Amino acid sequence: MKKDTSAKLMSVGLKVTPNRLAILEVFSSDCRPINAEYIFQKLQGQNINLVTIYRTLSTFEEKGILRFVNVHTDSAHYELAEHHHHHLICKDCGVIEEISICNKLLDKDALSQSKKFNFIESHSVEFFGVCKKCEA
Amino acid sequence: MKKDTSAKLMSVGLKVTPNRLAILEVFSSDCRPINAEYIFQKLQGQNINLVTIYRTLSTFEEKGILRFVNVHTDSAHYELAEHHHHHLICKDCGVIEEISICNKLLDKDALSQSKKFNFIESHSVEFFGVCKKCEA
DNA sequence: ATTCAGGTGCAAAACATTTGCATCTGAAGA
DNA sequence: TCTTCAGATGCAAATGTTTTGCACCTGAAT
Repeated sequence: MKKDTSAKLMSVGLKVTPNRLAILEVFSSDCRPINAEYIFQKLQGQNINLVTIYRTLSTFEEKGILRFVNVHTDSAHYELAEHHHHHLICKDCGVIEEISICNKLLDKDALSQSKKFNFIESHSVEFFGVCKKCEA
Repeated sequence: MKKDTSAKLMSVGLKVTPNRLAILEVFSSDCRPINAEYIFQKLQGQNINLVTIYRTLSTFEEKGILRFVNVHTDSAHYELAEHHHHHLICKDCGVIEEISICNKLLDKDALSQSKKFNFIESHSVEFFGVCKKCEA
């Protein structure tokens, strides 16, 4: 729904623009960690600049719409913050499998050991291995 | 002990060189995630090339001596694989606090949900927030 | 002492990401 | 509906990290 995405933007004080809606749409239709270049490819033909994508990703992350995901590669990957799950990543081919062991207790445990932090905003849990295909 | 580090290199089939020993020493004396540039600074005066550091980090990671750490910044950070702990990272100033909630059960949980992997080699658990200093 | 795969330095390239600046546009107010 | 302007965007260029090609060097096995 375009209404949902517009509302999401306005609720964090961002202007609703075609570029932003398009980028959010890519994230909605493709729910796995993606990078700027991928979005750029997907939006070829609708006249959007790669720089704008970088700026938008960064803005969205600040506003809590997107979450940075460590896929252990060259480029920065993001996914919708509302899709809170973790990833199993193949060191060989880079395939990503999503799992949902999200454990709120983790944050609590971590915080209880911390001396320098009062609260935790987010966490990132990624597993690395070699997938069955690459293993063969 | 230089013997330990030499042995570590040989055990994974790498030649023992002054550069590699020096790099390992930096990691031993400074046990937190560091990047190539930092090592380069530390080893100023002993005639080591930045390129060599990049190559060495990459080699060490492949061999399981180092582990890549997602500190959510520009450059790639690593730490000794044997130092297995996790990190609380400040989104503002980048300060890193180490914690030790390492939980082997995590791997088990993750694997039990996976269809594409037979085993997990390593995991990465990082927490993000704003530290007390930056909060003030 | 010889040999050679693997390690290193140097220069240059490749790549992801950021920045400066001019222009445009969403949306708030008249 | 029209005006206004902070914020959004495009373009070109810069920045910073990491990689690569190539010639030379060196550890360690024989």
